[in-house]
Amino acid sequence: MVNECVRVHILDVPYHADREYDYFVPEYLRDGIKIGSMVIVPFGKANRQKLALVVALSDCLNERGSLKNVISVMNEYISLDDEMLGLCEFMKSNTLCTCGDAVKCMLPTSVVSKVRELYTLTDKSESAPLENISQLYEYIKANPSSDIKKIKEKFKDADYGISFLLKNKYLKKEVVIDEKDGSKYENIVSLKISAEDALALCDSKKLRSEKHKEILRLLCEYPSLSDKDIYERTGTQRTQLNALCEKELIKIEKVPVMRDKYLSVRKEKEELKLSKEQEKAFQQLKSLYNENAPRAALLYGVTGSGKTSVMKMMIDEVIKSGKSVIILVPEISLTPQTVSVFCGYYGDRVAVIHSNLSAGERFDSYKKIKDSMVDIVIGTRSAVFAPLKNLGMIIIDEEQEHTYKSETSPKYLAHDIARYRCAKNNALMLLASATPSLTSYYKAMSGKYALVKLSERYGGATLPSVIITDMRKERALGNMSAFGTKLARLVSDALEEKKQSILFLNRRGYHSSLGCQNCGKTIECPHCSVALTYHAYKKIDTEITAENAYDIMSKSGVLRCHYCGYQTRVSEKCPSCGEGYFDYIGIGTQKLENDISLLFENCRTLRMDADTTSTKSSYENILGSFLNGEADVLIGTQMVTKGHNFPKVTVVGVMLADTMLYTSDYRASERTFSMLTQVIGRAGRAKDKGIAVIQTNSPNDTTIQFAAEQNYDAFYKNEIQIRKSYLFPPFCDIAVLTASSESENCVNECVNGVMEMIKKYFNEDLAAIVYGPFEAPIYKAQGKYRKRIIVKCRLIKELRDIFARILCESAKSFDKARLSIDFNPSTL
DNA sequence: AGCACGCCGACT
DNA sequence: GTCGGCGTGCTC
Repeated sequence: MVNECVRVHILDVPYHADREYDYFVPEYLRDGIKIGSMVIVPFGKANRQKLALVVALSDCLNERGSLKNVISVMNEYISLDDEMLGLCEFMKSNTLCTCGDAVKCMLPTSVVSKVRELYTLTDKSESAPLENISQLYEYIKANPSSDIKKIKEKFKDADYGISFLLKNKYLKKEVVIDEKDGSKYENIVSLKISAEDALALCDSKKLRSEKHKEILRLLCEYPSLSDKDIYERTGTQRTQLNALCEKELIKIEKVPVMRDKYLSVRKEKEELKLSKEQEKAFQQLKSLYNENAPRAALLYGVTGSGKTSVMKMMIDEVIKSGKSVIILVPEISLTPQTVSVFCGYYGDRVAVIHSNLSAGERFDSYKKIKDSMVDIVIGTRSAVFAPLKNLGMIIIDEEQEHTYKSETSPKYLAHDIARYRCAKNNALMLLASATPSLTSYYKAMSGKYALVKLSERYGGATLPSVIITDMRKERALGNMSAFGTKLARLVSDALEEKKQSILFLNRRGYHSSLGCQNCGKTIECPHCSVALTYHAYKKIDTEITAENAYDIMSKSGVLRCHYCGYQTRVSEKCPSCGEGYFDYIGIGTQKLENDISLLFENCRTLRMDADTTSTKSSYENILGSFLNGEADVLIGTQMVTKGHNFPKVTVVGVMLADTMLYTSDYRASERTFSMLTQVIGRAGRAKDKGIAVIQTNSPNDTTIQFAAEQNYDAFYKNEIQIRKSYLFPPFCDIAVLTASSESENCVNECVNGVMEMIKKYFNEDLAAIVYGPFEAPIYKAQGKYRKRIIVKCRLIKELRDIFARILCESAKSFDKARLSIDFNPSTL
């Protein structure tokens, strides 16, 4: 007899308990079980019911007595095929995750908790088929669509009965995903009165509740927020909002969260005209694809060279050959144009996957993909797991973006998953970028990837001219403002000519920190070792002097922690020495916006950063109104740099290019170059020639100079040399082992213990260089201390196994600290 | 992660 | 002589 026993991985167990377990399969379940099925099994002394994945079937009569029974088998939809099963194994060794973590990537949402099994009788028979289950039969007859949980509450031994009825087709099973908390609606709160009135009300004595005042102030800063946002930021509850609503000070609107919004912009398919260079690139990729073997290519095209058109042609080609495509983008909300281009083009054969989908929507698209209703999936990192059959190509757009590396377990890199899937499917992995990651370009140069280049701008557009301003000189000449002379002039000129400008500043808030004039300490978050950022909720038009600083700043804003959300008021004197007043240090996007309105008359500004884009549609709203010419200057962080065409923008300013350059990360230069290239590319996308200004304190830095010349090849040659001589990726791998705990002692014990293990297990042949242990760059975050050990090495199988062992042993030995291991993390 | 087993001190 | 503290180790 076969299939008597199954070998499973229990999902939802800690790493050191994630191994294979054998279970006995009762005869009535044997038909439905196969490799890749999900089953429910009893586990542990308490026999808690756990979901498990079947990885092998076997015959093990001899062990029968000691095995527990499988309880039930999940619906066919919730099962993995061979490719996904293999991918689980791959991820387990590639990222040191549990089998359960890997499975969660492949199945829609928390299938584990939200799946409900409902049972209804078929019309096969009038009366109960067996004496001993007649009560169960009558119960289900009286209650169609019965929940399995309720049935089990009523009937102790329901499993056997249900299986019997199912097998003999008296009963049908239905699997649904609970929609109750899959938020389809959102409560959007906004002011019903003007911001001025609201602030006046806060300062007057009419409104006494501090909580109410806080909500109003928050709403002055952010015109519309979701109720959840408000609760989170102010620590208030529904009652406070209701009270304000009754006073007619605010309004709450129930807004549906948009489904399928990208499908609304459907476009007619137009014939693409490719330039000679594009045509050549397309032919190269096409012949690579037609080799019908695992292939990888890097499409490297300068900004504006029309990579998208080549990608579209390739997608057409793959679809024509009867295969399917996955397109990955860094972040859906940052790339609405890319997404809508493909959605509009291929209509309802496309599924969009991203993190804002509700549980129900996710399950819907999962089903659609599994049933081969779609042949193109476009989405963020997690879309690389889309269960498309017959995969022909996976595209990773803007492949250098760090969002392709997952920061939570499983800490996978989308490229690695794509590579695995392409290998299994004889498919093409296509990476695309204007500034490829050093690692990918190195692989292209060394022949691992085919390199396909686009070096001309499409339609003869020219690159903007770039000016570097030395801010040290400006300051020496007495200019203390954030604007160098040239940038101020250019923005002012653009204003007069009714053109638009974009200003990029990689720091949100108003002031980045408060420093004591007496003892020099900055105010830090009590839970994290970072400086608190000053956020204003109204315009500050008085000049700040030592005398009036406290008075004005305490009334106009609060201090916030960007890591844990902690919020507090500005105190008059330094809490640490009790003496000094504060210096307000560093300029953020808020202050920049504030200053512009003082500097340029009648200048309309829009600000785009994490604070103004907290609600779902706010991002598109800001971009939309800027595109419509409702503002002259767009100020923002990273997000203003992403793929958008603003025809009227002629001036782009990088307020301070150094902030990204001087971090401890070895990729600082790479990031800065990529960032600067993208910002510069925003200027002069139409007829008018654009000008970009890079303000910096280090004008002679090679990265900044190469970026100004828009010379990726020179940058690459320089940077790869540095990586080689200092031994950094792609010339080695980096493993970061981080211990964290609320107790400093436990963290120390853990890292020291791990160091011992490393000494014990590592041998000469591994050629590993171990650094540390030392404190993480942000030693304390959200109340936890973090220490780490960094290992430069080659991640061969043997070494991965050693790391896996260390992870297991440390979980057992140091239960009060948590160790996590990240291979080649996206940030150090 | 849970949960039981077991070895030790405090208390009826 | 018994109750309950949590350190240790296992989960098919």
